[in-house]
Amino acid sequence: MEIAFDESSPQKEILRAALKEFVEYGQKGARMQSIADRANVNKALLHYYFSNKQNLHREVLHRVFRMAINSIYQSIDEADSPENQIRGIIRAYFSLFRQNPAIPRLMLLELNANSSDFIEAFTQVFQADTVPFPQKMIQIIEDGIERGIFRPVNPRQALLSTLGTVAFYFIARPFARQVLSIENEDQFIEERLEHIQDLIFHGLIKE
Amino acid sequence: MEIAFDESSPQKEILRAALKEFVEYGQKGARMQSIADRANVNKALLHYYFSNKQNLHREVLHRVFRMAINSIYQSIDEADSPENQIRGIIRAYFSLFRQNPAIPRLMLLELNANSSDFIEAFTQVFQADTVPFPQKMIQIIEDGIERGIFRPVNPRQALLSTLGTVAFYFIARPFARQVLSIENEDQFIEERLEHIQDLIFHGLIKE
DNA sequence: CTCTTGTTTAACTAATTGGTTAAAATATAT
DNA sequence: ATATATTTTAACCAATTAGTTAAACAAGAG
Repeated sequence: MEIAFDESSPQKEILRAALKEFVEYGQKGARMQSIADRANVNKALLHYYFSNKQNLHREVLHRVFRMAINSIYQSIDEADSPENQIRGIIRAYFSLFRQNPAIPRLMLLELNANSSDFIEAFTQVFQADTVPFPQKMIQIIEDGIERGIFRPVNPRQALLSTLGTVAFYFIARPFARQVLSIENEDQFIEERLEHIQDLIFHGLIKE
Repeated sequence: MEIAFDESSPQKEILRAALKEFVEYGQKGARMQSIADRANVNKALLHYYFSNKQNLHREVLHRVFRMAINSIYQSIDEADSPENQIRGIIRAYFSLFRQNPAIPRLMLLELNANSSDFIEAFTQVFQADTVPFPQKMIQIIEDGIERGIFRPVNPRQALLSTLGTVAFYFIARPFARQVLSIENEDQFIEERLEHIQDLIFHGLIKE
């Protein structure tokens, strides 16, 4: 399943094509003609709908990040135990990245380029709620430590390690496929989620 | 400390400048004039030494990856226990990325772009030894499992999780700095290495 | 000092690129 | 059927870009 540009229209086709192009080449390296080719439309249509390259880029960032944060927030059940909430977040992120591998790649690409569009999109989408998502997860980890469920780890470090472990496979997927000679990728990915839950919780859970 | 272009000459300045430009914008998005500006040389000099943009890009990839793998191989002491070998690898990678944050970023950028230059550089550098590095690390993990030191984890998954945890901070550094409100980064980085060793080994060590 | 080699530069060329435009085609409303 | 609005296109323009070149400069050898 792809990014939720679920209607088929020239505008959606352009956004879908632009996402692919920006993920591969960044804003500067992306070519408008190449986006038009991928979307099977005339290049002028890109300008008709989005005015210019930067606007198109911004629109793609906003849509991608909004979708990302929406699905993560929906995964948190505050009535559940800290352990289960963390497990739920891991599952939600993993599922999101599995279905939309472009998301972590685009985010990191934009981080590399120090894109002001990224900062803007990030601020608007990821910190729109009263408690931004990363703070929410830190609170869950702190709560787990207080209750004696988790070992007294550094919550910010634990957040980084958890997110990094989840994201890394999808970020480094071509590298991983070649280096590890993965033959059945669907099976490998199922095993990956199991392994992450196992490793993270052996690393966090107080025994 | 930077990438080991340790001499100061126009050629080294160009390579250093090119690395920065390619890390930010990729090969297509990088500008030769911008590289020349960063290196404080005339643009024609880039072509004088490296012929064209693609050659310059290749040269940068080769040098970066060669340096990366050299320092990792030097960190492995086969006479040591599997646990200490893994600890050594973690330390070596962490130290390498700390000193050269461009390395993980460049690798992931090239992965995104499906660069044939990357595949070539990767093949030449990372798999030049009789036992390529990833296989070496898998062997160490398997050995640890056989000796009863490690839990019976999936070695390939464990390799991904270990490398991912180490690399992620440096890949996502601007994101992490903003999201986690890091004030004293040197201290945070010291804590990060401790945390990684702690988390990974609570996750791997059989108790 | 002179000659040769290597380095560096300003100016240039040709191709590429983002963006524009007027006209044609299509869709919609009456 | 006609008029209007929207969408789409081929062709175009100006700016940008990679790469080239002849000449000037610097370094080295004899």
